[in-house]
Parts: sequence; structure tokens; C-alpha cells
Amino acid sequence: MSRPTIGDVARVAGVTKATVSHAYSGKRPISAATKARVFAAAQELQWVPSSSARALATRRANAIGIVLAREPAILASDTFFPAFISGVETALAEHEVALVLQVVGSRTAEERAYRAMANGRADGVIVLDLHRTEWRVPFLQQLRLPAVLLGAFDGPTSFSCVRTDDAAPVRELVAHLRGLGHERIAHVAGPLDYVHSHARAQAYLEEVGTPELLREGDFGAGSGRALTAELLELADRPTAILYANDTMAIAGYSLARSRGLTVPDDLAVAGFDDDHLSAYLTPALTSVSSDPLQRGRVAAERLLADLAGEPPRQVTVDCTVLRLRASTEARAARGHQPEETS
Amino acid sequence: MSRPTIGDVARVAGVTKATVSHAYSGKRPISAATKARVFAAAQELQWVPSSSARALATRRANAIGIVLAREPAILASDTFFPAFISGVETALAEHEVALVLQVVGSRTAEERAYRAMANGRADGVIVLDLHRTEWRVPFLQQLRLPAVLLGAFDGPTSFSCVRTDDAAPVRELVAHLRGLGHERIAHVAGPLDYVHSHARAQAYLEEVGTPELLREGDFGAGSGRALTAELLELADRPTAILYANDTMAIAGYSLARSRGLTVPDDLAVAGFDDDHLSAYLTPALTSVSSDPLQRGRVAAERLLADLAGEPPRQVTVDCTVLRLRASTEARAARGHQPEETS
DNA sequence: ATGAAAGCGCTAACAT
DNA sequence: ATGTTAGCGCTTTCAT
Repeated sequence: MSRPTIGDVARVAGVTKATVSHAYSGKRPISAATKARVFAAAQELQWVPSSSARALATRRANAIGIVLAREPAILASDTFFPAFISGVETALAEHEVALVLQVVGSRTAEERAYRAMANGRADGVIVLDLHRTEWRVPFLQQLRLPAVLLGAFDGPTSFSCVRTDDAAPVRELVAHLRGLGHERIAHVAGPLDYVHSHARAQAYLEEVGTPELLREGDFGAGSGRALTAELLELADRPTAILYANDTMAIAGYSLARSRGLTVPDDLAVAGFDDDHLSAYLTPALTSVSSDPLQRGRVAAERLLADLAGEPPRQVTVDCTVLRLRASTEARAARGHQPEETS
Repeated sequence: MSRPTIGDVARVAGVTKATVSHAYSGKRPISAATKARVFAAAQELQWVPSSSARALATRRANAIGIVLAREPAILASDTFFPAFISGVETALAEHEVALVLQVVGSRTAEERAYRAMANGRADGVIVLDLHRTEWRVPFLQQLRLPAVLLGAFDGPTSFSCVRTDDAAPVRELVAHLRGLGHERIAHVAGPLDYVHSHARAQAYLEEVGTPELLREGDFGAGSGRALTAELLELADRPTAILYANDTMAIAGYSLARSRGLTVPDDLAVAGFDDDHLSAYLTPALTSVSSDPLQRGRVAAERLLADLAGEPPRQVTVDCTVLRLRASTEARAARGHQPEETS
């Protein structure tokens, strides 16, 4: 006994396949009586429509895709991704749409993955880690694969974008640190080829006026450590450092302390992305939470809307919140307990 | 101009669809000359086989599934999951198999998700977060959906299992702490309904002999904090606490320090899973890394082997490594020689 | 309101 | 070594 098909259900219900199909889709009026017979038959046979058959007939996979071009090791230590996925899923669940995930290592593999998505695996994709020079945007356009870009894409595009204001929290942080008397404020950025890293670095530069204390890291702990060492060895060393993520920040302040500096008295430190452990460090790390869950939900909803035929739109999600914690406190303010998390 | 089909390629190459199909699958000898013509035609038309059509014809989705029944918020702060996924993907990439992910909130939704997987979305699934009483195992068996279970499943099953020795690192940790003179060693476990939490708690009990200092947490920071408070208020409080994950451990030692205790002098602390930040805390947190990346790879490879027709197997991945760090150091060790070399 | 039949784009017997 | 012909399990005209 192999899996039942729509034909089996039709036979048991004493109708044709078309009737069964329409009883479910509602694309045609079906009398209450036949509908009941059809549902009963389906129930009895435990029938569930085959998604591949349906996909072939409707040219709709009922799935969306995400292709991640990251080293597995880097992905593994990423705090953003799982939350983002969760957000995407909350949006998809309501529409019975699945998520197809592919992690690739090379440009070739990435292209192949998108081609596969375009050829029946997915109806559209969400594009993460936007670069300033993006080959994927024209590529996807040419594939005619609907896409939603996460982040601000400058070039011309007919794709929807889900943006976040990357600059504002940087400005706020710089202002906050200045308020505490800091004048030498450094920034350890992420790879400047990423649009969000670039936007943050740009905001920093506009506030500070000089690239003297700007360094480009790679989001890994190693680069956080190395660049911090470099900054601390300057003749006129910074008294505060803004890092592009928490991993680099923690590696950095850990190094600073191993050199005898006290955080925040000798060196104030702030991160980005608000790792779930950051509130529990000692001192607790000031960071910027960016609600990846909400962004995932919004991006997925946007894509579903595009697929439903709505015109593409630029959405801005306002979701960054400054978490001011002990690592950027004024000297006088010390002695507080770590904050409660909710 | 809609997407090219295998028929278009066949026409351009001057052969039939079957030849094109076989030129790619290699399931039939094709002369080098025709093969070349076929590939050239495919190249010219930018043809990629439709995965839904292929899925329907072969009854193979060329995808495997993972259904996660977790709160999005909990998933978001999980260090295991992204690394595991990466591992899965490294195995799948070589076989051009996709990963379909579904995060569900309710039991009903979970069943529906598995049903959908069974009906063409996926060829098999990897089951995570194994419970001691598992409805999913018989359910999947009844659906005849191939599965690989991550963890030791006690009941009868014809599914492959990918196990890890959860007990050994607990025993080692207890022994290590005893060697440092600790006699009151507590354990803040994960939910005991999980097989791995249970196995760890069991190992702890066998070593320690009494459940007096055993507490059941939920892997969240909040429960780590609360249960630590409870343990520290005991008349004869523990001098060391083993936590079932790093999140609880960090919340716990943060609380202990806010009460004036020094780690590791007044309280030794160890976690589990080796969060990527744990090595950077002060003091660095002793933990057990369990190589989720490798486990993901092995689980996926096992599933692919099952799907290829190999008989199911029980595989044990020996991948836990004790990371002894400052949070469990001997008092004497700070500035003196440790009494034991490992 | 329902039935009959023609695809969707592939793969897999069965031929030659 | 290649062509012919049926399907795979749905959806969707076109009839009635």
C-alpha cells in the first residue's frame, strides 16, 4: 500500500479528481454534501496532497529560499542568524510556506544554489549580507527570481528592501560617550564591503571627523583582539572603542584587561547586535540590539506580499535599541548590579 | 520567453528528451559527441532541470527536513543550532540535496509539518531535542518517513541514531572538581524530559550519590539565576556548580559574584556546550564542547546513507572535549603550580 | 455543480 | 547508443 493519491480519494468519495481538488481549493462551488464526502474519504485514507505534484502543476513551490555564503565556522558563532530564521518562520508558518536553506562555500556553488531555487525549489529568496558591490542583485533579476534584500541597497533595483537605520545607534553611542568625557573614540568596524558595516563606519566618521582611530575587522574574535592591541599601542590611545559586533568587543576588552586596563574606567567598550550573553558579562557589555526576529518576520512577509503580486516596496524596520550597560558607565556610576533580563 | 524545458534542449541538440536526461544522469551510455551537443544546447539555453518535475517523476524531493519545535526566542539564543545546521549543510552540499527547515509552535503544527515533509517536501528528516517519551518516533514510522535521531533513543526503533556520550564529560568534571578539593558539587540540569539532560543528570547522580544538590532548569538565563540563588542560600551551600549549558552557567556565576562570591575561589563553575564567548569571559568559563558541526555532518551523512538504501545504524560520535578554564581553577593554581597535570 | 481530458517537465520502461 | 511512450499526482481548461 503506497501513499494514497487524489485519485484514490476521488474513487472512495465517488467523484472525480477535479472535484476533490476544488473541494480543497475552493476555486469552484462544490455542494456541501459532496464536500463532506470528499473530506471524509480524505480523512479515511489519510490523504495529504503531494507537494511536488502540486508544485509542478501550479509552478509554485510554496517555499522560499535563503542562500548563505558563509564559512560554517563563522555561521556557527553568529547570533543574528538563528533569531532571523525564527522570525522568517513565524511569518511563513501562517501561509504553509516552507523555508529552503542552503549554505555554500564558493561563488560557483552560490550561483548554482540560486539557479536551483529559481528552478522549482523556491518561489523567491531573501538575500542577506548585502555587499556594496552586489553581483547577486542583477543575477537574480536575470534569473527572474523574486527577492527581498535585507539592508539598504544603493543601486537601481526592482526588488523590495527591508532596511534598518544603521547610522542612528552609532551616533547615539558616540554622543553618549562624549557625554561621559571621552574624546578619543575608536571604531573597530566589520568588513567595509558590507553595506551595514560601511553605513556604521560612515556614521562614525561623520561624528568623529577623522579615520585615525578607525580599523576594519572581520567580525571574528581574533581580529577584535588584534585591532584592539593595535589601538592600545598608539601613543595617544583611545579611551573608548566601538566594535561592530559583540564578539570583537568581548575579545577586545578581554585583551585590554589582560594588559591591566580597567573597563570602563580606563577603557569604555561597546558592541553591536546584543549577544544573549552580553548582559551577563562582568562588566556587562553595552550593545545595540537590532531585533533580528522582527526583521526576519518583516522580510518574509514582504517577500510573500511580492509573490502575491503586490508591487515591491522599500520597508524600514525601526528596531535598534541601545542597551547601555556597565562597560560604558561613568566612573561614579559603578557598583551597580548587572541588569535583569526579561 | 518562459524558462526552457528539457524538450527545448532536446530540440536544439537534435536528440530526444530521454537522451538529454541520460546525458546528465549517466544512467545510460551516451556517445561523447551527443553528450557534447546536449551540454552545449543546455548551456546556450541556460537550462537547469526543474526540481519539482524531477521530484514528481522520481518520487524524490532531493531534500531533507528538520522540524524544530522551539519558541523562537529560545532558538534565538541557542548556540548549538546554527553550528549543527552548518554541519548538515556541508554534508548535503556534496550531494546537491537541500535542507527544508520548519519552526513550529504547537504539537498540531509539528505533526502537520512532518506530514508535509512526508508528502514530497523531504525524503527524510533529522529529529533533534529527543525526549524520553517520544511520540515522534512511532509517528514518523507510521508516516514511513525515514529519520535519523540525534541522541540516544531507548525505545525500539528501526531508525538510525547519532549518539554522543553525555555521561563521560560529567564524570570527568566531577572528578576534576573533587581533585581540587570540592565536596559539595551541585548540578543545574536542563529539562529532565530531554534524553541528554537526563543522561547528564544521571551521570551526576551516580558520581555524587544524592539528589540533594540537583536542580532542574530550562536552559534559560532566568532559571540559571534563580536556581543558583536557591543553591547558594542552602545552609551547607555547594562550592561548585555544574550547569547543563553555558547560558545558565553565566547567569549563575554572575549572580554569585553580585553576592560577593569570587569565582572560582568561593564557587567553581562549569557549563556545557562551549558558547563561543565562554573562553572570553572573566574568569573564562570551563565548559564541554560537543562539536555540533561534526554531529550535524554525521547525522546528515547517516540520513543520506539510509536514503541510499543502507540499513539503519547506531553511530556514536565521540566529540566531547573538556575545556578546563579559569572558572574551575584551583586556588593554589593562581600564581602557583597546579597539583595535577592533564 | 460536476465530469472528462489535457497538460506541468521530468524519468523510466520498452523498443530498436 | 538512441528513440518512443507512458506515467508521476496534481491543476485547470473545456464540456455538460
